[in-house]
Amino acid sequence: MPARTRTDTAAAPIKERLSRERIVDAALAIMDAEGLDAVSMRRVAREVGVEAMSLYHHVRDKEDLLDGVCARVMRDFRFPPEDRPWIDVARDGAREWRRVLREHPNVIALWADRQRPMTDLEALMPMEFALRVISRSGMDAREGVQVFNVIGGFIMGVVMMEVGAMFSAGTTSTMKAPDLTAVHAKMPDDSVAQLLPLDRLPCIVEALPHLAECDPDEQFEFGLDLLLAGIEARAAGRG
Amino acid sequence: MPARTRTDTAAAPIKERLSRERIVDAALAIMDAEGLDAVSMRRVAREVGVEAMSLYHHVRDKEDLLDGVCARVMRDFRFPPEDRPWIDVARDGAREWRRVLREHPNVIALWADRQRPMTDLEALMPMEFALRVISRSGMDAREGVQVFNVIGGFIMGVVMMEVGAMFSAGTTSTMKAPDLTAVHAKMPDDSVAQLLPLDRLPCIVEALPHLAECDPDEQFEFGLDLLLAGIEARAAGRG
DNA sequence: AGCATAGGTATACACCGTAAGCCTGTCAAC
DNA sequence: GTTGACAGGCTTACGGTGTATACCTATGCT
Repeated sequence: MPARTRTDTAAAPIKERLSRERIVDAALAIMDAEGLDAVSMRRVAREVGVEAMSLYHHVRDKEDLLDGVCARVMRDFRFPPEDRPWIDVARDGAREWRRVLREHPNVIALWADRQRPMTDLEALMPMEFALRVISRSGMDAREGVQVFNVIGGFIMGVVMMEVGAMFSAGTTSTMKAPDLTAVHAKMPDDSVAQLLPLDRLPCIVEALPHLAECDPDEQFEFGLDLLLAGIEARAAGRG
Repeated sequence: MPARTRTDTAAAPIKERLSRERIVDAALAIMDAEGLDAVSMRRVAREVGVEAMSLYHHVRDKEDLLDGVCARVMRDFRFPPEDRPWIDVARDGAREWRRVLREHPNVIALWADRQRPMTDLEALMPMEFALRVISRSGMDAREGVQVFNVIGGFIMGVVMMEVGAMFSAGTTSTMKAPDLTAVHAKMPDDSVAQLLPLDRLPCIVEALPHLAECDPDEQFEFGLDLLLAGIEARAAGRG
């Protein structure tokens, strides 16, 4: 008889013990699959086969659960090898960060409306990595922070535009003129008065096909090149 | 007797007629003052002196109301004069966009989790403006869209970092080592096991003061300069 | 005068986060 | 063994949310 570890007195396919990790994983899965709104305590509980209140033995409250989700996402960051020129490491780090964000696009919305800093060690490691790489360029800590914020903001914003399509990419791209006007007929009474006059938006109309088709990878590399080239030039001036 | 326009038969300080505009304005005011979560139908209704269900005579649903808030924010955009070199117009346009976003910082979170394109004419005018300015650089529509996305993403992301402080700026800056460890003591049981070991985060520790103090304006201009310089160089190659 | 309708209200339902309390299985100390 | 603490499930309940449905009334047109 093996040394009994926990609950095997009933010797059945007992459902695995609940844990913070299982809960966070379930929440992340729901968020990735169905969006942020779908993540409710009851929904997560159902997913792990338990009642909602049981979760509170493992997370302080929903905030804490979402903190866990953020940290969990950061843990997906795969650190590029650092035994290379700093600029190459920086470029790969930026790409990796973008990869992680695109894999869990809703985490951006999560950050955006919770607006609170990370406090988990593992979640802070990618930031530590970034600051370390930047410091190798010869910049001092103050400049390094600026560069970190500029590049970090760039990545976040570009990914947000990629996945969010807030500026009429995506869905709008499939609109012909009549569809565009139809979309605006929200309230029945102004559907006549407020047609979207496409002749007042000539540049958007001209850009429409490209808004949909443009290659996000190419776009990202384009912007990243501009930033890194400028930063390297400035750093070279120092060193 | 002046021609009666509407309801003045009772000749009292009658509460002004409800309208979509009044509702949207109230919602925006609440969002700016108390955050996105505070914007509920009942709360907005109370603010305009009405019951919640009355709002539905003027907005289709909450989604529609939030669409209105987004459009309302875009209408704050003050178009810079365009009779100048395109790069100057672009720079001022970027600054103005940042100003609007900082004035209503929660709109970023709104975009981030609704992830749907704008369909309101007035809300699209700033985008039309941006594409028009960029086109003056001589780039074709395809490149113009890339530049728009890169600069737009940059602005959005940087402002998001400024207001969000998701990477331990702001609050973390005031933490000394003991405080940082205290923060992580979420669950009572792991407070001993998981102290945040600051010696594993040397670059963050070194950066801490600068994370708080760094001038966001300077930082923004720094990144914007890099992008615009690179873009101008590329555009000059074309033209 | 009569009547349609715009625009307010009241009620109700399903879902949300979570406080409070209960119940049971496990384990350490005696 | 027996006992007591307690970790970790469950149940119930409360006040919030968005909104469907129905109702009411004052306005304005015919």
